[in-house]
Parts: sequence; C-alpha cells; structure tokens
Amino acid sequence: MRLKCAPSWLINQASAHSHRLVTERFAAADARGYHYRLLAALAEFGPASQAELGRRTGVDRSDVVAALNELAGKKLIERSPDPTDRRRNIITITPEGGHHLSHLDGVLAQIQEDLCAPLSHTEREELIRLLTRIVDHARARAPESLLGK
Amino acid sequence: MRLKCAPSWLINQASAHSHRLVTERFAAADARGYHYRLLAALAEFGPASQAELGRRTGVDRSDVVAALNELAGKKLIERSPDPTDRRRNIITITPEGGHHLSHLDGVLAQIQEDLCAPLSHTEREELIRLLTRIVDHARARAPESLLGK
DNA sequence: CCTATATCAGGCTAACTGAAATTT
DNA sequence: CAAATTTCAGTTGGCCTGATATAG
Repeated sequence: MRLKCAPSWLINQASAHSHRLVTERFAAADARGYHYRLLAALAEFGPASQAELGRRTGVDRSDVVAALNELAGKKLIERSPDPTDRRRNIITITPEGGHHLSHLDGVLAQIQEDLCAPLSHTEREELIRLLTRIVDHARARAPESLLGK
Repeated sequence: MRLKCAPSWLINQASAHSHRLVTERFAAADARGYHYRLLAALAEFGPASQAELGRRTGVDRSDVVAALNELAGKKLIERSPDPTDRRRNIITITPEGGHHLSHLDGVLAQIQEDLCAPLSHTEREELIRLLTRIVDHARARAPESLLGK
C-alpha cells in the first residue's frame, strides 16, 4: 500500500517503536530521554554551562533547566556558579550520576539490541550508515536547528 | 560520541526531520499527518468503520474521532451509520477527499525525495527493506498496538 | 548598545489511558 | 454475561516561543 513503502512512514513507525521502548524502560529506571542525553554529554565532554549542554544535546534551553532541576533533585548533577562568568552555572555530574548513567547505558544497549534484533551485524552497520547520511544532510539544510555540531 | 552511533538516536533524529517536513508542508496544504493516513487507508481499502481505520493506520481510536471530525467538517469524508451493526459508523471518502488526497500524495512524494536526497536509488530500497524488517518485527512483538496488519 | 545566559510561563502536537454509553 | 464500537475527558513527553533579569 502507498503508506507502507514511504521512507517517511517507515522512519516514523520505527521511531515510534523506539520511542516507546525508551520511554517505558527509562521510566522503569526512573529516568527520561532528556536525563540520559544530559548525563551522557556531561560524562563525554566534562562540566559545561547549561547553554553549552543545550547545544551539545539538542535539548531546548528551557527544557535543560527543568531536566537539570530533576537531576539535581536526585543528586545526579551539581550546579555551581562559574567564577569567570557570573551569568553561567557550571554543571558537573556526580559519582551517583555516573552510576545512574552506566545503568542507563545498559538499558539503552538492550533497547538497540531489541530494536535491531531482526538485522544482522552487517545490516545494522548499513542502516546506521544510511541514516547518518540522511541526518547529516538534514542538518546541513537546517544548520541552526539540530544538535551536536 | 555514544549517542550519535546508536540506531535509536539516529532513527529519532531522522524521524524528527521527517516529522518537521511533513508538519510544515502538510500545514501549507491545510492538512495533518493523521488526515493523510486516514484518507489513504480509505482510498486503498474502501469504506470502513472507525475502529477498522484505527487498526489500519495505527492512529489511536480517540484520535481517529477527532481527525474524522476535522475531515468531515471539510466534507472530505462522510460518516453514515452501519445498518448491519448499529455500533459502527461507515466512513466513506468523498470526491473532494479524493482530490485532496491526490494533492497530498504529491506533497508526500516531494518529502520523500528531499528526505532521501543523499541516497542513491539502490540505497533507498535498502533503507526501506531494513526499516520494514524493524517495523514488522516490532509489530510482531506488540500485536495489539501497531498498525496495518 | 548588543549579545549571551538562566529562568519562568506557557503553547502545541502526537500518542496514549480511562471511562461511559450503546450495541452485539 | 463478555466483547466491540464510538465518544469524551484528561495526561504525558518532546519541542517550541516569548519575556525577563542579569552579566559580559
């Protein structure tokens, strides 16, 4: 049928499934997608201001505030003022945050596994290659919007 | 970085781009994604009850009601009671609905083209094949949820 | 003066849940 | 009785805008 062979439809369906998995399993781990994105960026690139985190993760400045409030409430990150620029907070991941992130890494790895279960190793790499091309092309066309330059 | 090589992340990013395109261009055509899904299913399989439409398109029963209200308001579909089962409405696409659908088909074709611009013909087919496998597998694991058996 | 940062208040849509009334 | 259909009411998560106060 016309719908089921359209890439945008397939991508949408696959994304909906992926989103369901992430939402359900992260909820079971007392987390959300935004939490993972922020913790991962902190672990990967070190402490950063909130604006910088927003740029790196593609999370809106407004949602960064809310998500960091939640993470700080669970002592997974710490906010401290930047002595060199008093507009900024420096966000640091705590040891507990690191442990939580490790747990979420495992959850996410299992999600990838379940999502890609019907594909061989070679096919998974091909899928990653094709999607990367699409995403890069999209970003080139709308440079200001997407994340992780 | 850990995020950018995860299939679920890539699918999500590609889906976000695709979603943006669909939303923008369908809005310019005075439509939404749900409208297209429902009209396409009606054109493809003929008149159906709302529950059947929901199953075929993957649109939630609740959202089918709202979207059909909008389509009926524009005379693109008609609701009539099913004489053989008084619980049901029989939904029929009108000639105007058919014209609208043809227009949206063109809009969607251009979206596919833009979305898949960086891929060759062979690569597009490969992408469709891989995503179809993922979506079918997902549907097999959660038979009650997704669409278009 | 203009820009960047953090924050708040709020909107919007897609996706979903729960419950009610009706009919099979 | 149980199951299916339509409908309404309401929630959630992700994405987004605008405005403000403060600092560079």
